[in-house]
Amino acid sequence: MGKMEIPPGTLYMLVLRSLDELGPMHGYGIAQYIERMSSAVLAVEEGSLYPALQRMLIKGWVKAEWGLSENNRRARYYRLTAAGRRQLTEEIADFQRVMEAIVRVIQPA
Amino acid sequence: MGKMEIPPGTLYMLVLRSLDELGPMHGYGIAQYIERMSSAVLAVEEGSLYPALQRMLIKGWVKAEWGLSENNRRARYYRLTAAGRRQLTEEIADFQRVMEAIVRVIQPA
DNA sequence: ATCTTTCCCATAGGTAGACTACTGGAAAGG
DNA sequence: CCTTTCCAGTAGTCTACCTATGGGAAAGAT
Repeated sequence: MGKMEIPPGTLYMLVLRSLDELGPMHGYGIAQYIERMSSAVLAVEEGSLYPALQRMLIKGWVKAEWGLSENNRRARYYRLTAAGRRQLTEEIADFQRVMEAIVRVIQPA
Repeated sequence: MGKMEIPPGTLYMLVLRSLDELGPMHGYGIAQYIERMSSAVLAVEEGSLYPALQRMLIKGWVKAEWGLSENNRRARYYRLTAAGRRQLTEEIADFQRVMEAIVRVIQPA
């Protein structure tokens, strides 16, 4: 029915915020969290998420280590770095600023 | 300082809404309108706008005809078609739905 | 015992749409 | 004249999302 994509440019913010809320978590858990919190409006594809996590590792926003999930499976746990937390703050501020601007265009006073 | 880009996926909606509000208008006027209404937060680059207008012509969302601007210059005036108006309605609904979903992830209750 | 589902990771290739940089020209104002 | 403003467009790049695919291990079902 409706689209369930992640709007381009918002995935980093969503993942960073999820890790901020969840603490160290694996990719699958992050995707579940975003889907659940958005009432299934947003669906994070694996082919989007894992490459994004790789890029975030390179940027230094997250660190990763292998571990065991609650279900006894091999999983890579990601956690926010200080740089990742700063990035999250900045992305949220930019997001709100731009969204308010769009609303002003869409709904002229 | 802050970014002034158009978030990917929102340009069609912004242009359609501008034409809906302005009536027939040329590209330059559309860009000015979006910049003004957004308090200069959004800046539509010419290299983004004109290709987008071409795509919108092909999709049948707008029609165009050449004319003279208020400043006596040769200008191409675009106007919404019925399909364009339907597209606008749909894009605004999707936008609001997705934005609300993002907010639920970013600001858990 | 085997089958299916769920859980978890990752890459390759395609595509859309924004960007920069550039070309081109006519009108107005200095 | 020269510069600025107004107006249109294309070429090429890049980001980042997508689909499609390929693993593989644990748990539950038959």
